Amino acid sequence: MKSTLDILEATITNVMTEVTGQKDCSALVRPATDAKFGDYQVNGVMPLAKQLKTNPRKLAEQIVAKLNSATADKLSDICETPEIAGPGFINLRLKPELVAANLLQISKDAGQFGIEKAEKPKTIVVDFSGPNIAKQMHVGHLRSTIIGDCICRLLELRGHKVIRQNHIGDWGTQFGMLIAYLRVLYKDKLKQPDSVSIGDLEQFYKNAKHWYDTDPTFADSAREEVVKLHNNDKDTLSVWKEFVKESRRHYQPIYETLQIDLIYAHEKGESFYKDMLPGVVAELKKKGLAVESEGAVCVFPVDSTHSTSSGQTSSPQAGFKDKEGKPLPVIIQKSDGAYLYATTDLAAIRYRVGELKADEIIYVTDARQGLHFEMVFTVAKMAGWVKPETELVHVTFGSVLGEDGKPLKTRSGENVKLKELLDEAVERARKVVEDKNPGLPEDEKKKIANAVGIGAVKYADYTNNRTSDYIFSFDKMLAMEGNTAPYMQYAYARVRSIQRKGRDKGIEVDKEIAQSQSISLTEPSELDLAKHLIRYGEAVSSAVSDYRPNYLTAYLYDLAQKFSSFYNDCPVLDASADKRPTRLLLCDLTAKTIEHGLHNLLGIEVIEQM
RNA sequence: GCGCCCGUAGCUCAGUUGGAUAGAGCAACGGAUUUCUAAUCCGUAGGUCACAGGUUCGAAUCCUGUCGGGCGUACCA
Repeated sequence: MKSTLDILEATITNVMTEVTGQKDCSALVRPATDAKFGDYQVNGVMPLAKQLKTNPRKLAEQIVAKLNSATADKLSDICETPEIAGPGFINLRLKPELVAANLLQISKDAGQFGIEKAEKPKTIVVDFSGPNIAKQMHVGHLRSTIIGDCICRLLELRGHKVIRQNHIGDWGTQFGMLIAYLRVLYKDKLKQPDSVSIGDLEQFYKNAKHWYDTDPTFADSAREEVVKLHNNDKDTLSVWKEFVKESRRHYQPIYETLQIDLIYAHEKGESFYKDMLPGVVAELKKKGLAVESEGAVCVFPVDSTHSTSSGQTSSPQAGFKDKEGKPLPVIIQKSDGAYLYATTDLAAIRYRVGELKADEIIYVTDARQGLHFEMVFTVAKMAGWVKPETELVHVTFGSVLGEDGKPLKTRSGENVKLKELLDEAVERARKVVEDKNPGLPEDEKKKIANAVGIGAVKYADYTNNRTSDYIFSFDKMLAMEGNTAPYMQYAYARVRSIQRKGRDKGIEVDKEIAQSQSISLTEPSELDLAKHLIRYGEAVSSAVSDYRPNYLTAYLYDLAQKFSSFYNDCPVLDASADKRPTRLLLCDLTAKTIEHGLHNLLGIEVIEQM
């Protein structure tokens, strides 16, 4: 089912082309900026008039005349007579009958809410989360993990084939440090690696890192260990395996807590590509792209986007520069022979395009890796490892900041552990539940606290524009007022409560909804809610097309607010017989939409009772 | 130095290829409760969209410059 917005866009664009003969024009239909302008506004007439050097209002009149004529009969099924306003806007108001019909249609479109599937489903690899082995997940992993998960769910809803990839950091220099450290100080641990806990690993790693940074001799031995690991040294490898296992025991439960759809099968960490690395280097050398520089094997990418735009002849070194203005390389093999993350990322691109048949690869990592990916993407293109139509997308996000506006850290300056952060959220939510609803049974309280606490953390993140940094505040995210998880969950609980009460009173809620053939939207808040309900697909579209979950949360918050207004204005169970089925339907669809958005797309629990 | 991102109400943030009078929430103030859960709703007030130019019918949005902040910038990821 096409969204109303898409139909309007197509219909009006066609008419604009008919009227002017311009092929590349666009109606630019957008939601109205103010309810008094109707439901949608056409913004595309003014730019078109400019292009044709004609009066925009006059052009709008011609277009509206055509829209009102018999040939454009589709539009009169959807909207009231279009109105011209301001410098050349065309305002559109949906007919209540259209709203009613859509509402019925959506309520029968189980699970899909009238959301259209992609015309050409693609195979899309989404690379997200990527925790480091031997370190606990910290707040820095939160955004990649949950934003990546949401992007996957959105794409799946649109009918794409999504391949989730957890590119865990299990093969880097840090292992060299760790093992070199244990070799000197904790030989016994190396003999019994399965006895080492994640906490131990982290402490060892921290000590090793400090040592590495301050003692060149130790740094050398660490690098030797990396080489041994990379050469598949048996003993080193078996120790490594146990450490990876222990780390997995740590992060898998966190995924479950966060309702992230990542399992062992999605895990293709750095080590997965280890045997492909020599081939990557060899092929880049063979193609003449990789050269030796200062002892390392390097590719100097030529940034095509920078060199072709201005029309000037590009210098051979156009693109990436270092501090001194010299060409900046992608180092694919260090002077000691070890490989780097750029090498692994290149191998991964090859694998994803070649083996997984990816049409698009999405990387969900923080913005600081922007240059890295820009360069790696350029090298992959130079090497011909991606097709021209293959899309490589770096979906970036900002940092999580503390109340002081600086990156969130503990008092002692360490990264905040994700587990501890989530535990605290649940604990605080628990206090709120205790405060608001002390009479609930224990297990119910526990369930609610969990849903609210975890939901609050996720929702707060989703609701911020992913590209900007945001300030993490338990108080704000757990507030019942405003655009928060508890507010959304409460709105849901209230709808469900109506339905429960109805059944208690002997009203056959489901039957009444199923049998309602016609809908009467008479109250303003009914119509307002109904109009919003039929626009869920638009919200999903805008969220998925720009990979921005905050468009979805904004929609859901609007929905909850509109429902609350409706709830205040319109009795449901005590409504007259001609109104009740419509109102029950509005409630039902509100509940289902909130549940779908919150639970299915954002992975946040809804609660029947709060 | 160069590159990328950012600067919007007292605070936290939205703002969809440039569109109408820049929007929410919190905090403040004023109303609504014999309740289908008030963890709610309705209203009032609050702005030189960092600053200065430019592009045009129209700029928070695009361009140039300035100031302020963050991040990145050859063997970490």
